[in-house]
Amino acid sequence: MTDKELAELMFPDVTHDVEYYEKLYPERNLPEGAIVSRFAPSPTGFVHMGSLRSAFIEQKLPKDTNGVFYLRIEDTDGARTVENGIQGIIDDLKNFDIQIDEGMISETEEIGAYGPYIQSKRREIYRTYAKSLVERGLAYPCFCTHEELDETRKMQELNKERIGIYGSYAKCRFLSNEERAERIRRGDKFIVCLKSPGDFRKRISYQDLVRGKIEFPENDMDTVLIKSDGLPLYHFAHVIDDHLMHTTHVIRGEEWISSVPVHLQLFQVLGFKPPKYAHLGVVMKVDENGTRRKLSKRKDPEAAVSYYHEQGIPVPAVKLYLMTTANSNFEAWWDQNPTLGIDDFRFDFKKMSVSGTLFDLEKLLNISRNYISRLTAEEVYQGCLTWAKEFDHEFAEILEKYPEYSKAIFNIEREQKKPRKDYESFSKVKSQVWYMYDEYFTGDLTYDFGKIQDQAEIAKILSTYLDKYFDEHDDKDTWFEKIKQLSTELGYTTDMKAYRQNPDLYPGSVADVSTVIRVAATTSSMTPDLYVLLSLLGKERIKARFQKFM
RNA sequence: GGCCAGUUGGUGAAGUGGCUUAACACACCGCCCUUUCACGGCGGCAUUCACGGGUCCGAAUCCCGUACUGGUCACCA
Repeated sequence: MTDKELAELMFPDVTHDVEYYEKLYPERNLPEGAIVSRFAPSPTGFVHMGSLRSAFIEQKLPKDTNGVFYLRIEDTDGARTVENGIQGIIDDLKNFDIQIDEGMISETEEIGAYGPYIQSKRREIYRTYAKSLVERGLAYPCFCTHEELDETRKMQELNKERIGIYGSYAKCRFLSNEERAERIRRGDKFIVCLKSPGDFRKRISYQDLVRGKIEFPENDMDTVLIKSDGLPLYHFAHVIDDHLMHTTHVIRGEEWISSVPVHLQLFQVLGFKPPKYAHLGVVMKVDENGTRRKLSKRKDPEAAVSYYHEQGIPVPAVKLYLMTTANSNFEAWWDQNPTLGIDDFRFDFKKMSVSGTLFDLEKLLNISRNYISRLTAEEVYQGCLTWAKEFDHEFAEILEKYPEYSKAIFNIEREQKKPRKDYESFSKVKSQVWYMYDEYFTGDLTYDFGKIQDQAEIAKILSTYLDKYFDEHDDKDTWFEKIKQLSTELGYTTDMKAYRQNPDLYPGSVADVSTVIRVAATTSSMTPDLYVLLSLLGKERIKARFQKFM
């Protein structure tokens, strides 16, 4: 029996041939140097920070080179896919403003000419190529059961041999086509394995875009191509898909490095040109015991990209952070080109760290704080409102009720060379500005007046200020002059230098008087510029708030 | 255990044989500025690049070995 006849027997469902698909998915018509890359997740739940980081880099390269970025869903393992998993991925990408040129755009729809972009719908394609390998004697059916395979593994372990299906351990490799045909006709279950042409004693090498030259022994394992459910294993699907979709750059986690010899061999056996590979270090985290480990979906809330959405950390800030972890020279560049953005920066694999990056939430928040400080008050308002509409309806209502007042609050100490960095995220804004809204300034409020604790004294300061010195039309200098006069009148010094040197000589200073006014107006001793604050609050509100102590 | 990779301060890192008495950023600590908090300014924070050996006039940078860390060795991706 010929290999061709065997192939027919193994794949009665295959109707097309390899040429059909090669014609169906012609070379892409792209400019010189254009990069085609893809994000290829399994629909196993939400997108992980590490995956988002890859997706970000994967879309950055085509963007830099007028290439193509596409989304491919790898769902060949039915056991792992979850309900609405695809939509979850699409939503996460959308939330992070990562746009795809081709691929899945909903659970069932897709765009682009190189689809289907979901592997479960590409079954016949994989099987066509598997069939062609059988026809050429480069693959064969294997009838071994899990139990048999476990047996050989145990034996190999016992003998301290390399584990796997190779050489004489590839039992089904040595069956005759007649035996194979008979077992298939008998209805025996089978998988399709590669008849590996590799020699473990020979070495191969490839150039990894982030790690440089890597050398391995050649692959000599008869890896599984098609599982007994008829669907391909990752290795086979990767090679077929990235060839047919004309991917130029495969960017993925470092857990794939050791599969490169298999993949290269598959490309070779199929006569395909392999893509360039870039293997990214994993994103790590230091846990409670001080040891490093992979950022975990289960244990670390910050691993879920939805976390940043919920926290109201602006998407560009997260991207900025990812960029700093991806290219070490980015931060300096961004510092020198403050008006430019990530899109103007050219990503370079050479500037990428090889070892696993430690995820630093502190650093991310710092970047976010800087980012928000560069926004206009209008943008902060919009950002807050968008966030609040989803996560804090009460605050959203208030923001919508007082748009101009709110923007004025967000504008405090903003339009200056070095703006205040009060907000690390939109979810934290309320905790900084709540006291500006009467809606929140009710109930049991706690005040700490600092040095001056005496209730009568506080009342005296507040009433004197209101009666003699408060005028909402004063400019800042006049206002502060009056605060000084008030302090002097009540026996507090305005000479801060002298006061700092000998605090015991005075009952207090203008700083303490200011604190009383500040705390009475806001409850907080840590606020932005008091003059602006009072101007915004306005006479009526100030009076009402002071009344409590008078 | 085999194979592959990594190891520069609290963190991310720059660094590819002399320009390094190891950049920069975050964090931390001091001081200054200051009506509070921030912001900002100045300064501190690795005599040393996991360890041991070698090559060289000269090594964080090249070579060898050891240790440690991570990845992988599924009909999972």
